[in-house]
Amino acid sequence: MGASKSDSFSEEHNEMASLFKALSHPARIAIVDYLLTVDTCICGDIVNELPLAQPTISQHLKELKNANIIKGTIEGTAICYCINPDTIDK
Amino acid sequence: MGASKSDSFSEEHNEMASLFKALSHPARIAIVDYLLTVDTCICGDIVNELPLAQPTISQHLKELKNANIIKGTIEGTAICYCINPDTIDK
DNA sequence: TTGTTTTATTGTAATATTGCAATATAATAA
DNA sequence: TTATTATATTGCAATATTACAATAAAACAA
Repeated sequence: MGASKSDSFSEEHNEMASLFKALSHPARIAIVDYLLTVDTCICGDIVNELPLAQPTISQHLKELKNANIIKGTIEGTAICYCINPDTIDK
Repeated sequence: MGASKSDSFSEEHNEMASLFKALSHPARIAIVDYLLTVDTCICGDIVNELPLAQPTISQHLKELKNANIIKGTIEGTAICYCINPDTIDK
């Protein structure tokens, strides 16, 4: 199949799995690690930091945002990303 | 592509991502949760506990074993699974 | 307005994951 | 030996993920 039978599992187990899934890619770990060291930065900084194209970084940032692991606030033309401390306490 | 560019990331980031990936499926979370409550059990118990077929459970157990999250010791015809405490400290 | 900069979205190809039926293997029992 | 029991492996279909080129959108500057 490929789709996981998430209906068959508890809400709690599904949520935990989702959180872990968001952190299950080295690029996303690297982004979180970077954000923890610089505290806050714009998307372009991450693109320069990692060996991936801009659309790919944007995609990974979206997944981290969906998992509430990071937050992004619009800052003029740029977007300022930072860790969401609520979710980091896991 | 589909393959992640793991060569491009640090060993540490790759290892963290692998550990999280092993826990990124609700069935595997449920297995770990179950093992934490019963302490130890045979594979068949897990098959009865979860709504998945035996080959599917076996596959998930293999991934958890590869990630060193659980250990299995042969016990006659059955295999006795338990949590690997070394890896649970993450 | 037209450009420039920054980030997001779309479309697509390559690869990975999930789930299970069928089958295989391993250990023991009769 | 032939069964039985417990687990693993294989093969495959359905779906998901990853990566990026091309393009769009959004905010501002000139």
